[in-house]
Amino acid sequence: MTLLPPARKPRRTDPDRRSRIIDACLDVIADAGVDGTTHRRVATVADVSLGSMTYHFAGMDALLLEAFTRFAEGVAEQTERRLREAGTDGDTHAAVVDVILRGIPGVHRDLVLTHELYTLAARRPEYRVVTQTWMARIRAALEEHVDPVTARILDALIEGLTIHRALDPEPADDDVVLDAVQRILGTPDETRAG
Amino acid sequence: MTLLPPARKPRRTDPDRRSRIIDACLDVIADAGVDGTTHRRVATVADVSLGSMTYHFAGMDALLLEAFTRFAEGVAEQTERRLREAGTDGDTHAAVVDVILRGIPGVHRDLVLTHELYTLAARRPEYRVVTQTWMARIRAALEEHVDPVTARILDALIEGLTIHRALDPEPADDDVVLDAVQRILGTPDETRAG
Amino acid sequence: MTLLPPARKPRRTDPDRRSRIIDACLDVIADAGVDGTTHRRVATVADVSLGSMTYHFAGMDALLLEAFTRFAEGVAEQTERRLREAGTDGDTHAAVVDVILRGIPGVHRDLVLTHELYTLAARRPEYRVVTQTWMARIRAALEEHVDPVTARILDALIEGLTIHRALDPEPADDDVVLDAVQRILGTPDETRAG
Amino acid sequence: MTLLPPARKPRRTDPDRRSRIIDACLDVIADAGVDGTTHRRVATVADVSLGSMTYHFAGMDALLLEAFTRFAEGVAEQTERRLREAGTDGDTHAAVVDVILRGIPGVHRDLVLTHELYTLAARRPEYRVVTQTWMARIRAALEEHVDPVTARILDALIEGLTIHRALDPEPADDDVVLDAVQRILGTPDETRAG
DNA sequence: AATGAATGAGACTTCATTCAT
DNA sequence: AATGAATGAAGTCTCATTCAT
Repeated sequence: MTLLPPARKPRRTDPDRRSRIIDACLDVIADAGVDGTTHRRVATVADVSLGSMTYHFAGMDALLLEAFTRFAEGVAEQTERRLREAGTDGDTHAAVVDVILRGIPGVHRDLVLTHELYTLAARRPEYRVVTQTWMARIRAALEEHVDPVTARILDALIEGLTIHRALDPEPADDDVVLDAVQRILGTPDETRAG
Repeated sequence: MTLLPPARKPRRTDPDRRSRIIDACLDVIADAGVDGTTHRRVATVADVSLGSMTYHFAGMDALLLEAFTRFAEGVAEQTERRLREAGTDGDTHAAVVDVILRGIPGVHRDLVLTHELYTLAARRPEYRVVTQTWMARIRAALEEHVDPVTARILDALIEGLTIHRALDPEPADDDVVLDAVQRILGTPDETRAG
Repeated sequence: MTLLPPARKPRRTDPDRRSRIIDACLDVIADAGVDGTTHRRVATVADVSLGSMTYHFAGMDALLLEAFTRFAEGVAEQTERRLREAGTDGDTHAAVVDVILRGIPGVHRDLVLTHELYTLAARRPEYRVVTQTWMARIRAALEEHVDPVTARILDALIEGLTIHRALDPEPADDDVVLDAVQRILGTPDETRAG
Repeated sequence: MTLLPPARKPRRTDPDRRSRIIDACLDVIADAGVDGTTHRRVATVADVSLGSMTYHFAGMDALLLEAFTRFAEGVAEQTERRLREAGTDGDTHAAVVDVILRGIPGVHRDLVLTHELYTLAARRPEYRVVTQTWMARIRAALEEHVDPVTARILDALIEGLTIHRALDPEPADDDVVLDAVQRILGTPDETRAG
């Protein structure tokens, strides 16, 4: 009877190998960009053999697509939750402001991933499915509070402010964000329910 | 004795070779993405020898930086011009709407280039000076019509609507854009001059 | 559909590929100098694909270091053996003379390799550990016959005579070598045991 | 009448351009090795245009040969002078010891250049002319003090000790050097004049 | 199911050299 | 006599992918 552990190498049973690769892939993208994302690097981060990469995924593209899908779903869920929670008391203003101020790219990682995804989507339809689904979910969440046109406008505002706050060396004050939301929603009591 | 191929003679006089390379680089980025942009491809498009690439530019990074700088300057100029012209009659609404509707990524090429630039800027400070300069110019142009806070909000709205119109399979109607601008600027007669 | 060339199949089983590359590297250095030693050339001589080079070695430097280490070890072993064998009967004179006369660069290849190594060592500390280990072994072997100071002097003499015999169009007679050794060791019967 | 100097660029008259290139070449070799010595680098160090390089020298080889010739001549002269001066009082011991201890590669630059030259000479006859001339001059200088056989042995000793002192992390004491010289020359009063 | 050695394509870059000016 | 833009060859290295084990 051997007392040593199997030395960690062979790892016969490893059910979430595939899932771990996807997570590792997102980490690598955040670190090195889509274009610095290679099989080798992802395999290393996932602690998986090189051969596993092409065993589990048809190619880098397939992997990237799954990775970005997971990413977008995560962000969408989080946004939905915030809008739902902050909005239960009917305070749509606060909910939207919260999404913008503490939203997506508070974390640098998410900012980078978002842009990498947009860049891919701008060029390739496969990835546009991901962004469109994402957008649709956000809009649907907004439409539980406001009418469709307002939702569209708010959505665009969130997008623009988020990007600019991230790239801007002197990001907009919280006041500016609040002001913007008010101009679009009207004063709080005027808010229309979806 | 080796027989050399006819070998298109080196062009000794070619004053704007450097500039042509930059333009070619933008074309290649638009076509193949920053990450598909290789010396070889750019050289081919610019009709220049491979060796010329690193003769004129220290490396791909230096070239990309110059290319994106040129791109951003072009777009900024064009936006400034539109805002100035459309706004001479005091009609800020129309000017802004025009910028959004017929603006930057009316051309697909510009949409792609913009995202490629943002992605680079999200990760690397060198490129952030390009986006920051660009943003500053747009804002300054807007501030000739409206106050700084409004300029910021409008700028964000332009950004967001532009992106969404490009990624959206059913882009927002022109009406939505007009509506959005009105909410932010107030009804036309309330517009404050810069 | 592209027609691929017959493409000599990848050899899956080739256990001493790495070792073969190192040997090939030494051959190439001897032929073409460190500075003519390229991945391509070594790969060809080792009958290995170009990609194998950087798969097995982090870079040319890593390969060179291993190659020179192997070379120095080989030469040191051979010198040790000669000193040991020739010296079993207490005849240190004969042993040392033998090392010089039939020593290292009897083979031209070894002379060249030695100089290439020294040149590298003169400039770069990584390679100096190779020469230092080598020197230490020779000295230790000599110290089994003579005291440390004499060992040092003999070692220097061996070095100098070896180099000069190699570069000199009229190399020193065997007599001169014998004479030199005698001056340093004293007449045979005076030899001190280590 | 312009007060500004001609801006240092055109340099119409520059008589020792050629010589400056040779000196620069030696500096570059010392810095970067023969194999890091390129036209561009030498031109930069010599403050000379790239085109000048191939104008004045048929190729890198021709330049290297001239450079090493100049180097070897300089070192030989210096050694001759030391032997002559230190030896005027008949003290050959002191002269030789001085050459070894404060000799050639006291300066690191010279050590590196020497090895680069030896490496070239080991492989290529053109360069062997340079080393042979150098060796011949040293030997001739020694033969003004001692007989030819002793000169040969001393020469080898100088070579070996010099190299080992340079590559050795614990170089031989001055005492060891003195001891070695005495063993070869005999005690001072036994010294034979050439 | 999993591995990792092996491969060829292709990326970036540096270089010696040429030659119109 | 001197210049420097231009070039193609060649070097190092990285990569996605294959496939015997």
